[in-house]
Amino acid sequence: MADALGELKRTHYCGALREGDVGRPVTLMGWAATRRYLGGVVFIDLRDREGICQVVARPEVSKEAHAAADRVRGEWVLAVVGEVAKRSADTVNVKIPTGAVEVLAREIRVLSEARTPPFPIEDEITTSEEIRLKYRYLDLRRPRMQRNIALRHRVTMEVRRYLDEQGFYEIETPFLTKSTPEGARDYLVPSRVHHGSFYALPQSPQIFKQILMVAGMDKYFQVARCFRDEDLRADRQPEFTQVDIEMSYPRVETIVDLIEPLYQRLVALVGVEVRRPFPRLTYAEAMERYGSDKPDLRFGMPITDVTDEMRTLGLDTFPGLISAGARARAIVLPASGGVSGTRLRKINEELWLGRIVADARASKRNLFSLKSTDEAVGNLARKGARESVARQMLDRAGAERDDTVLVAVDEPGPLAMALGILRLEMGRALGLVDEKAYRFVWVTHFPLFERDAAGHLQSVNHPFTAPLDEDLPLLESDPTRARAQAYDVVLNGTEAGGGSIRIHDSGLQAKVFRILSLSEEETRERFGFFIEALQYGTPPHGGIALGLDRIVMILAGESSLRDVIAFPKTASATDLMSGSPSPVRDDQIGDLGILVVRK
RNA sequence: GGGGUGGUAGUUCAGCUGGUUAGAACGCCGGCCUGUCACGUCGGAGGUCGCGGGUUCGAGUCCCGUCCACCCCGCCA
Repeated sequence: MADALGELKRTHYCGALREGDVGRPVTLMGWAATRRYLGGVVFIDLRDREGICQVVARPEVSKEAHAAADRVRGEWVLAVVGEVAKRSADTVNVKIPTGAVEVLAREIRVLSEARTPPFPIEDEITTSEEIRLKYRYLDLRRPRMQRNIALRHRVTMEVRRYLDEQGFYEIETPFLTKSTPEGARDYLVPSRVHHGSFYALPQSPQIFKQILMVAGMDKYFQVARCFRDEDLRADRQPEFTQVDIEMSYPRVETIVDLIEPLYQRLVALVGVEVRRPFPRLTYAEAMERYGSDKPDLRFGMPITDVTDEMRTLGLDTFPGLISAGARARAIVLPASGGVSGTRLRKINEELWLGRIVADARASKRNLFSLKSTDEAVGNLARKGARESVARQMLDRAGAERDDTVLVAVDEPGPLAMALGILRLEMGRALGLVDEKAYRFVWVTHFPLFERDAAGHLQSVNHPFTAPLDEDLPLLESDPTRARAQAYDVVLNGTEAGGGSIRIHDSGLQAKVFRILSLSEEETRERFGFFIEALQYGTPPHGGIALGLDRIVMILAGESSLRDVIAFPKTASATDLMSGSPSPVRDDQIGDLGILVVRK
């Protein structure tokens, strides 16, 4: 039977006790992490949010406390009344912050007994995520998860503090809303009152935040939950949190100057200093040099163009490909990496034979490598290549002696993507990635539109993104070349945030809808209220959304979003603890005017 | 939608080319132990081999289907 809490009041956190507390009477509450029974004396490690401290129960101090301690099992909840005592020099535990002291128990109350947990409540566990998620309340008790959640709290609070200092209002927007133009599938909520009509959960508060600018709120932010019904990944959850920000009268520089200090402060929470300004790359530069619109700048290994060299090298296959529109680009594998030829070949084959770049239509035929040695160049010359061009290529790629230059030949799009992946894989394989670094970079000048598989123009970001002023003429003549006043913040190869200056002119907005082949009728149905709002005096405005889960994940050093979200979903969007989603009663479905089709 | 890996005790795993009673470690339960902190030590309990079907004298093992978890592609900022 459990004891009542009664008149007891906690005086300290277990993890907070230090030598300075010696002699103090304390009352602790917490979980029994471990129990060590030595016949006479019993040790209990008592754990709470702040840490662990050792409780000693001796029969000569209190017979009752000793008997209670004897009965205690793992994860029982205890109240311990006692006194902080200094440990003798030979019994100090240097592994824990409270290791210099212990609490002599005068009274131990069992507030709650506990079933044996399915896995130990400690940091280094091998338990499957399936079990961890099912017993999430136990998983969250582990110190590491407690740290992650605490860090998330501090990040969120720092965001609020900073944006408040900058004069932003925190404003909530609805969850039950209308489908927004983000392009992902919506989570839908059927209306009971209006059969056949549905709310959509917001993919982001995009339209609402713009309307708040029309409404004169001037500076808005929100720690906003967003919902997207798409397939998941380690860094993608069906519901996730964005720090959503919008302001009136900004230029791109205004947003940059707002966001960089914020990231500085967030990174400072884990004791890291990053310098401003963050480097910048245009989208075109990022694709050209890193093969990605979210380049990982924790290592070098830039991509270089060696098309001219490959064309004139004098080998058979490549000139044909190149005159057909392909380019040749290279990365350099440093000799210091010490990667064997076999290893290299294996990584290449995995990469190129469909595993990763299936879309790139690449094959071994499109690959070429050359070691930067006289011997390798000589061998190549014997096969008919022009030696001077080979040397020029090594030079152009930036190869030092004994480095290996890896050249791929393909059309620019697939080539950039494939080399980007290759660069990442090689960087990792060669251990070039500085795991402790925080490398921010802005990527700007994104294209405004792209063509989908069917060849239709689509917004790269969303249809409210403003074009660059200088590219306005391109909207009519060559829309895919028009660039946007859009920007992403990239951190260590992860997209940490993105935004744009918006269109505030309803005429320009209408033109963009026309380019996207949205009929006036469709536009009116989907965004009519928004277009109307724009006609009532819209200040120029723009903003950004920062992925809160991702920044916390990176700051916490975790590799899965699930480790920084208290109650995350599995890769198939289920909650293993509560068992959602789940069937509902027929009458609930009936109320909604919905017919369920069973497969 | 596609590909990959995995599913055997509470947990993590082993279990070969099908063949006696399915094992180990940790955890759990009991005994002993007054300075442990991964306590030690002696003993014990614990199994729908994910689920359904099939092949076979015989299936944890082979075949088919299905479910679940994780990773990746598509998709998604």
